[in-house]
Amino acid sequence: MRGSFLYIFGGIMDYRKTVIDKLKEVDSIKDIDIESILEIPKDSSMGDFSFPCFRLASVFRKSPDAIANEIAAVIKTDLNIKKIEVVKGYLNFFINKSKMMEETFEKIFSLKERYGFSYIGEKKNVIVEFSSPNIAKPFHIGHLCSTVIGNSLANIYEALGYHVIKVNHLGDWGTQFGKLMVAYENWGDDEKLKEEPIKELLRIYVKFHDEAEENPSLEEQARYRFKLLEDGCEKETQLWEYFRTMSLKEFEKIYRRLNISFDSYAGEQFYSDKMPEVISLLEEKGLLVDSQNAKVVNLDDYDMPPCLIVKSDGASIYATRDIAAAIYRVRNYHFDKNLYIVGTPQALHFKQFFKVLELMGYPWSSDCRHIGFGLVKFKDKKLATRKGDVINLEEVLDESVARTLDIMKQSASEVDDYTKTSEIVGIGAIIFTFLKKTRERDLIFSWEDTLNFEGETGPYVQYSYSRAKSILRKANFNENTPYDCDYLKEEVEIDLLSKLSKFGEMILEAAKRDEPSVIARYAVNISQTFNSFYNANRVIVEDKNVMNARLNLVYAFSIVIKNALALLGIEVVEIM
RNA sequence: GUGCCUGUAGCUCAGCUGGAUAGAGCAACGGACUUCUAAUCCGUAGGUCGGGGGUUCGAAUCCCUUCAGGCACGCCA
Repeated sequence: MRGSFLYIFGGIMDYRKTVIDKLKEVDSIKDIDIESILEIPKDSSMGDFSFPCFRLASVFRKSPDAIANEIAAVIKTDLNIKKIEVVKGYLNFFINKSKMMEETFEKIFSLKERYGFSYIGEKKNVIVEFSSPNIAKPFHIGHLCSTVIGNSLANIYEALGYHVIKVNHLGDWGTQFGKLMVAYENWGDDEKLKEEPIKELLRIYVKFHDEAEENPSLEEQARYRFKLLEDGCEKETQLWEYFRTMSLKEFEKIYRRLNISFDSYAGEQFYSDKMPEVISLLEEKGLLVDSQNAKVVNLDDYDMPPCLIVKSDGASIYATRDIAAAIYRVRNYHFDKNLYIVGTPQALHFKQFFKVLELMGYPWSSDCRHIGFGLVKFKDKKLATRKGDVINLEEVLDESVARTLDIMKQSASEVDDYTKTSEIVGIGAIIFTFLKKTRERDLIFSWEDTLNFEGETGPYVQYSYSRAKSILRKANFNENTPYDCDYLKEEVEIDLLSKLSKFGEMILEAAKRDEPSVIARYAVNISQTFNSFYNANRVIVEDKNVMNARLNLVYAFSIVIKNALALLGIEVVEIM
């Protein structure tokens, strides 16, 4: 597997292979698993690759230092490996930087917006199910997590050559629709529903629950109405469509602002007619047992509670719909991976339903994965509005944009379009905040960490990009400007280019861990290096050779940072 | 009660398959704009990696135990 990566990426991976090959030629250690021992040191002053000899000490009955020295004596340097050093039991390899820099430039400039991408996923399908808001309920902050993470993962898989199917598994089915119908007929206001559909639907939904406490028969009515909906009764179906259309209209507004689209909106309702098959399949395999008037799959043998398949009133439930959806997807998309971007609180549900798929005899159950994420908490109390702890997302986005505009107006930049720029930067700041931490950790949201003038934020990365572009503009840079890497002598210059060479590996790691934060952190990291570079070194200088080399470095950076942000679903601005 | 997750600097977080002095960013303090946008940069200070055992040449990382917090445990999704 690794071999094929080398092919595609070149860059640092080629050098790794060279080092491994050299070590393998050493007779005394040829049987050792060199590949797993070889590592990349933390500090570049300790080389580009390091081979710790501690484990060999007991085998050879010699000190690690002595072993390292013996190996070092045998290995010869060459065009790729410039220097080999022995330090405290480590064998440190230094690669030929100017060759590496040359190669990196070539790759970036020839591939441009496809730099870092590869083809390892070619002809493979990945389904990413994400966002999945509930009809008639507010699009809350958890959905935003799912939306932003899912979209980024979709981008990341696409960059690896996979064919990605983005599915919005709408929560458009279930007993809550029975409740809504009862509520709508009793307390609904059509005018308000047209103005602010979600708000009004939520109001009557809450009202229903309040009333139902006094009058339990409402619950029964609701269950009955949902049953009618499932049976396809016309009146109920019409109401359902009405609620769905109105809600989607409002969700679309957010998707448009986030620049996110889907390949499928097949939600729970879509699978409602596919469930009898699921139930008969389960019955055929003898998995379904009666329990308290309901039907379940017993999972005692796997230390899990049973998985409910049919409710006691005969109606469907989410597990059944998820099973139907998975079967539908494998038949229609022949997926290689089927990812569910859903909060970690639902981990058990996914474990159960994947297990049921396995018990049904589907080997592809192991290709289904739950990509969980943590909760969003608020440090800034002001963000959490009253009315039932529901946060209006539009307001969050608007506030971010407004604060961004404020900051922009204070700065000395020559922004031409404040409205457009603040929108991109403000939205980007929110997206970045959601993606920079590892998924499963809870997010503690604060405006300071999101929009701070300084720090690891979206605006910081976008600013770095716009500075780079500004320099290129001032210098009238064009792509034919020649470069000679020998004029990039500064440590920070070499460091920056070396980091740019690792972008492809970052994408691989992000996909391997289903972790967009890998890309977000990388973007911050190269931005920091870039900022150090341009603060310490002028780009536009007298010496044409130095200037051209630096301009190309700035250009290379701008390409990589733009690609990285694109993977996160964040746009760049030329001036900010 | 059972299971899962989290616990790293005052705050928010990195830390890959165990490896060389535990890294950033905020906030604090001190510096850098006649020079490519100072939403930037440079420097200082700040840590018993929750506690305790164990495995190992070597542990934030693996195992056990304990404490603290969170979440989930059939007719909601």
